Amino acid sequence: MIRTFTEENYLKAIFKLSGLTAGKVSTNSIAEELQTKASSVTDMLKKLGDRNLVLHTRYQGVQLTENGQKCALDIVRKHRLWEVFLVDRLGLGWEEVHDIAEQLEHTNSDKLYEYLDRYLGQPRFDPHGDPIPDKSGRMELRSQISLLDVETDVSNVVEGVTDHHPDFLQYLQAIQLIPGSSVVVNRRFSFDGSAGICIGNGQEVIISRHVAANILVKS
Amino acid sequence: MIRTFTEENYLKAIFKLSGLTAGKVSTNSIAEELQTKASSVTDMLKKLGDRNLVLHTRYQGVQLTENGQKCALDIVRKHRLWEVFLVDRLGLGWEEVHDIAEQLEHTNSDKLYEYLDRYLGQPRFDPHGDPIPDKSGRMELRSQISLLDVETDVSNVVEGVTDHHPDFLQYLQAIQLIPGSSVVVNRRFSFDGSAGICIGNGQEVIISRHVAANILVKS
DNA sequence: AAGCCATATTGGGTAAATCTAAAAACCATG
DNA sequence: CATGGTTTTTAGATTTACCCAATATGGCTT
Repeated sequence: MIRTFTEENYLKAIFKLSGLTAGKVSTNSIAEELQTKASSVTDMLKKLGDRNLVLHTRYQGVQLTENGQKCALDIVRKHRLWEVFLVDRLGLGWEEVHDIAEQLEHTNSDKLYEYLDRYLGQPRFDPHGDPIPDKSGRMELRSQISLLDVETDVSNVVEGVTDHHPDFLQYLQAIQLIPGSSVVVNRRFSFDGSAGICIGNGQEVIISRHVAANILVKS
Repeated sequence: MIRTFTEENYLKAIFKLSGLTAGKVSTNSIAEELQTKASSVTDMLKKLGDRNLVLHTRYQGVQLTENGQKCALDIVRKHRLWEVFLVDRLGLGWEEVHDIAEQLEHTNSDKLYEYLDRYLGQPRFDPHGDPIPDKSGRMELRSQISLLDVETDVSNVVEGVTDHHPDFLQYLQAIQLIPGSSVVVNRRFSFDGSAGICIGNGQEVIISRHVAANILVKS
């Protein structure tokens, strides 16, 4: 099953978006995710449909077939393994590895990933806390909630981050609000959704609603 | 300077071929190297010419400009660093890493290669004995001769291999005629160029002319 | 139920990289 | 120096992944 670079990116985008909306994915959302136009997306969906990777009903949205899901998980696996390599082995910052892994993930070779996985100690989570699928696509699911929804005055452990933009991650790094950190929400400001929190044993800091919404802790 | 995947492959091919013939490279040789047709090559040479990466005179062959040389060396550097990683760190066999490195080498990120180079201990040679250019394109040149040309009954140390086909490398691995091995040529058979050699402290084995021609030792 | 609007698709075109087939240039040799 | 053979280039098509503009669809409102 040979897939082009572009096809892989579409599958990955559809996979990501179906996780968010838990259903059919719209043409426009894919176009935005991939920074392209809706008409291009329609073209590609037809092609992926012919290849039995997606189920596309005209005007109704698209979803991955079992086959497509498998391909998408494979790409996600590769991406996340590379992220672990870049951060844990090469020592790059977690905020700068996404774009590099995006290039590396299109490298094909079963044996490469078998060995890379072993070399990295078969990690189950990447540096952002996202689970890494195994060879057959299975991955550990954790029930998580964002800092928007946790109880106040209770200690939580950061497990993951949903926004992966470099700037955002850099900010989190600076205030040490990263996977593994413990965090307590002291109070919320209802007018804009921001919150006062303590990270580790530190002083209280104020985080915006966006930050709170994008930090996941065990629920 | 953004280069496409394909452009990079052309530059690499031209670089490789100019090393062999030490002058202008013919359209047909590039076509053969890249498993494509001469007409496609002509098209691309025109494009690379416009970009100031090659100097192409109609019907006369092509050579890299200084700029093109720099790009080619950069790709070679990336390829060879990945080969070191795959063999030394992941433990893949030297005979199977070429195709994987061929994919990985198109990944761009200055920082990635800076860190990878450091992580690998700034290696100066890849697993096949080929020198790795540094960031500015400089690499260690060694004066080498093939087993076709060495004196008989004198001990030599294998430094490199010129044919990189998996089958060939697998054979060399099997008889342990690999970089670092010591080798003595006992006698030559003039009718077909084959030779009797001893590897390490082993028994005499007979190698074909092709094998002898593709093993390099210090001269 | 009719109209409107956001969303999606079609149709027609472009650019990159390829191909085949035909023409042009080079070169070797009688 | 003409002629044949090889090499290289051109010309014209194809494929993939885009785009824009125009059209179609479905859902929401009134």
